[in-house]
Amino acid sequence: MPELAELKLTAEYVNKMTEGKVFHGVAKNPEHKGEEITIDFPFVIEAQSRGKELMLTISTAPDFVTDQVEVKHLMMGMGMSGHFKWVKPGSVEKHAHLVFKTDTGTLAFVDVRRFGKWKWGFWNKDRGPDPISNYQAFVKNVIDNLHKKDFDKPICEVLMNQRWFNGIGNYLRAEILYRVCIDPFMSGREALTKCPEIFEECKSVSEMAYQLGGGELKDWKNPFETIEEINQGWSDFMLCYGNPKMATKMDSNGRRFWYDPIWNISEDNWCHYSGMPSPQAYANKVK
DNA sequence: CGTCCACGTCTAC
DNA sequence: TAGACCTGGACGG
Repeated sequence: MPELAELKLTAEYVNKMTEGKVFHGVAKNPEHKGEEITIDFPFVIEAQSRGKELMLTISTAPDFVTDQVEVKHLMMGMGMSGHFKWVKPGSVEKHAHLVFKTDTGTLAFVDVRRFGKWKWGFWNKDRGPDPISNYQAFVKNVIDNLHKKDFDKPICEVLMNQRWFNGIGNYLRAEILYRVCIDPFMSGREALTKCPEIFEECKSVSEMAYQLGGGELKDWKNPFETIEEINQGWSDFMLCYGNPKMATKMDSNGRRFWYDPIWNISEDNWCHYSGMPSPQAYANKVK
């Protein structure tokens, strides 16, 4: 999806577009199989992200509070193509599947592929802390659980496990592992023990993507910058994912993993078996 | 036209 | 650990 950086930007976008606005009603596109959402009081919206989850806090609009403030949390996943868009009255947005209404426009959840989901609830307990906004808890969650079987798997796959790396997706794992000097196919436990910089990279690479306004891949568009600005910064940032000079391999989950082909050097078994950076790999990174 | 591919979960043999 | 869930863009014949 949208990964960690895009979710954070999405939350900010929602907050910016909904600030001071009073909503009255929600409509679900019948094309979408998701749950019907009914909000039968005038409300305000506030968004927050945690990894790849987005929480919309729905509460009674201040001017309409009579007895008590109602507060509900609508939890959203963006799927592969989900994003929000402010839609002015009169215009129709294709692939809008959940629409929050005001008199001056609507906030639309737009999702071409319809993998996005929503439900009333709270943060999913099966997903870890956010690597940017709750870094210490994120690191602790992994360190405290390194003995678990999940960490037997190669680090490139472990980074996709949302229980430990909430928010890291296919492009972030590639960019994170490219920036550390470690065999991406060694076990997660060994990699995280020998190379704790992986934790810092999860935060800093995600932050970099966030600063650049997120990925301009397919449907998702950063609403705050021009396409030219996005493209320049983004192509400088994307060193590995989608780069034809890199190697790729299908992981056990059927996702294409992008990595530095230096780790394919077979005559230098040292790097594969010990997991330590080969001299070539090291030289490659430092230059 | 067709086939492959895409920032992600889910659930069912 | 396959598939299922989806649309549409890129590219091949």
